[in-house]
Amino acid sequence: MDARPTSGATPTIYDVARRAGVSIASVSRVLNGRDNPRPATRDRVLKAISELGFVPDGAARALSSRLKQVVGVVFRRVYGTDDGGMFEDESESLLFGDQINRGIEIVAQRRGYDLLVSSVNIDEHTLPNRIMTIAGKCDGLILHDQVLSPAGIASIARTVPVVTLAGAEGGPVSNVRGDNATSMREMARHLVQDHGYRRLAYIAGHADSPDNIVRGRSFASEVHALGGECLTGPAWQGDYSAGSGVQIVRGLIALGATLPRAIACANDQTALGVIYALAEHGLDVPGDVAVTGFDDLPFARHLRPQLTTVRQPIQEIGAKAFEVLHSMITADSPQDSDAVQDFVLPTRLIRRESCGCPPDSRPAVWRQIS
Amino acid sequence: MDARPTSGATPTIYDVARRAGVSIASVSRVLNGRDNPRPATRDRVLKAISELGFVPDGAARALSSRLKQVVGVVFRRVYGTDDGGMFEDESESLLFGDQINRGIEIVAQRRGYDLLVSSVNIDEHTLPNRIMTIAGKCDGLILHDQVLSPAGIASIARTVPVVTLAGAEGGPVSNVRGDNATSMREMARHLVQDHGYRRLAYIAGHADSPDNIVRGRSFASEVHALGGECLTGPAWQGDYSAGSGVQIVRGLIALGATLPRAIACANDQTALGVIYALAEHGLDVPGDVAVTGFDDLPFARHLRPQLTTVRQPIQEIGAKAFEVLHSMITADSPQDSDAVQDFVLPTRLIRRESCGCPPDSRPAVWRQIS
DNA sequence: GGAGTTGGCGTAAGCGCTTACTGGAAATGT
DNA sequence: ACATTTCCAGTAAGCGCTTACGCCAACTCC
Repeated sequence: MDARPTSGATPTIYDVARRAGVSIASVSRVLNGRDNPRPATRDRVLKAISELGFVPDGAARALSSRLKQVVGVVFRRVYGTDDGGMFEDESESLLFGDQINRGIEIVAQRRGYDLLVSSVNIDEHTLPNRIMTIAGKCDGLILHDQVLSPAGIASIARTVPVVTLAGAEGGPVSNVRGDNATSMREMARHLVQDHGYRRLAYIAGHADSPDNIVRGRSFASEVHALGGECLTGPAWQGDYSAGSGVQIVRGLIALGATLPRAIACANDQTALGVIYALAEHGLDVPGDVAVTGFDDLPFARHLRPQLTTVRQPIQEIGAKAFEVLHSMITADSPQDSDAVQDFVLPTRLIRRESCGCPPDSRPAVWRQIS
Repeated sequence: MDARPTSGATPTIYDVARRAGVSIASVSRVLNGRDNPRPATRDRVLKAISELGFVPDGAARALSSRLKQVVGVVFRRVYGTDDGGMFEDESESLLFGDQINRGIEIVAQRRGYDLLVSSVNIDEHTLPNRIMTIAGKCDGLILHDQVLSPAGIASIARTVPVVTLAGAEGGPVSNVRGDNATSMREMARHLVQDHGYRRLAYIAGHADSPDNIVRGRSFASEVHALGGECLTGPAWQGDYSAGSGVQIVRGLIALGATLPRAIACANDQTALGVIYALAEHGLDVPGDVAVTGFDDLPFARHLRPQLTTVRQPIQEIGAKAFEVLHSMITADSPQDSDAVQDFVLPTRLIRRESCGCPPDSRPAVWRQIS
């Protein structure tokens, strides 16, 4: 029993205990599903809880049990929020990230964890502070591509378990990503060998994104190896957004450049923009120019033509990242720095129409498993 | 000074204090940017902090200051995660929600708040528990459309500040939504009067979604008022997903039904599916059937034909919701239940091509501001 | 130069939980 | 009937912070 005054504000465990005529320990035991309290006691407690509308305070719980059951997810916000329009079209480039987060969330939930999401602006001068604040609110951090330098990551990994997504191999902490190289090589082979295209191009994503670098490199080298030509250079530098795809194509056409026979894009959204801009100029996809994406976002199959792309197990990547992080969190010993691993999840080439393949006419059953 | 043993694990404020040769109070003051500590002291503390890689514990901070600086965001996850495929295409219906969350996040960040996001499965039997756990981890809750019954909302609002998104007017807590009625009426007028269509249809979203109900009702009644016909009924019941749009059109065509001259969809994603399915059957949009959406997601302008839709200030809706919640959190008095308000943000009809309007040929400058 | 003032900093009391420890009642054994 | 075990439930000690309070040194002022 406790003699604390009845709080006027939100009820605490003391209020519940008093009302149920038990000690706070018993209330806590009921809350945590221990089996000690016998049914009669348990019922009294439960009744008091619902009468008071009691909600146990997560902070107190976390402090006491040394576990917040929260994982932080940090991703990059590209455009500042101060430069005029509060909400630029930035958002369209975040679909992929949102999907990953969904994957993390679903798995996290099974373990009783919730997600603390936070976007950061790369050029924010208070970045280290922001990340610290976030870190303080969770048990571990999942960092999306390009939110922090390797040094920065290493530094905060001293204190909190950290896992990166789509980071470069050999980073300071464990990393989860899709297999970019294999499927981009396959894509190159498909375009060059199966379709016979000889003059291709790769529209890049952020220049400093490891995913983008590997995709571009794998594609170009395979195209070359097969005797094809792969256009490259600043004219082909995009930023993962549909808008950049549109701009690049428009620019090229405005300059009177001869377009390549096929354009492989760093991701689906860029491909969406490219297809749009091509159509704008009366060019047919894939008749005049073949276009491919990467990611296989849900909308890819609803485009006309349906987008040939590489399927990444997006949500699984998120899920895996959480599992890795979770095992670090629950590990008895602090981070074992030799345990740093690079998890690579398989990807798969999805041949649809935008590469020049005929519309899918296989029976539905077959289509589903392919 | 404190005599606590040097912790072997993550450093605490005590470790910092010892190392800097000051008391924990001073460390705390430095951490919180108080101006008491004089420069010399401050520097010693800062040095100790960075040497130790100290990160203040959010839980302890929250417990002590009675503020977590976290807002919870709960949205509905449509498909269970247990029925076979872990990740169904559910995700494609969440774009809208993600955008709202982004709006919340950006504004929240300015006030030092982070977002705790959590999806819930409606038929989860432990729903109240899940919501409680989440509530315990934050200072307030923003609930997306259809995650909890009005009674459920009222119940948890007893304990935590709550704001709903896209809820029905007259709910138990303050609500933020777009103006569905005005713009859907305008859409009806545009389709019937400007284009002269007489036979139209509305493909519904979730039957229990207030947004959907108002959109359908406003559209149908305006069409009728103008002497048009608006098809309705179970055949036109979708669920906000592209897939449902595809299914509905396919079903109708399979039944040999005569399609209406124009189809207004409950949201952009459904429209995407509808356009896709129409194209699949060789039907031209808008030539044979006009199609419109709602939301104006970024991809809407990159479709062929460009989608005529209603622009909702999506991120602003999120931002507003946060602001309302924030003022509830910082209010001295607990929730003033007469202060419940329904915030309606303006929407706007965006005429592009899918309704039958000619491709936009206005100069770019003009296009931007329209 | 002593009394009053100021400002920097340390002490200690919580914040609302979890849980090790402990006491006492009930159940069991002989 | 008494000793022993078992089981419930209560007591109290933290978890790592913030902050009211108060002390002491360094000032100011007549």
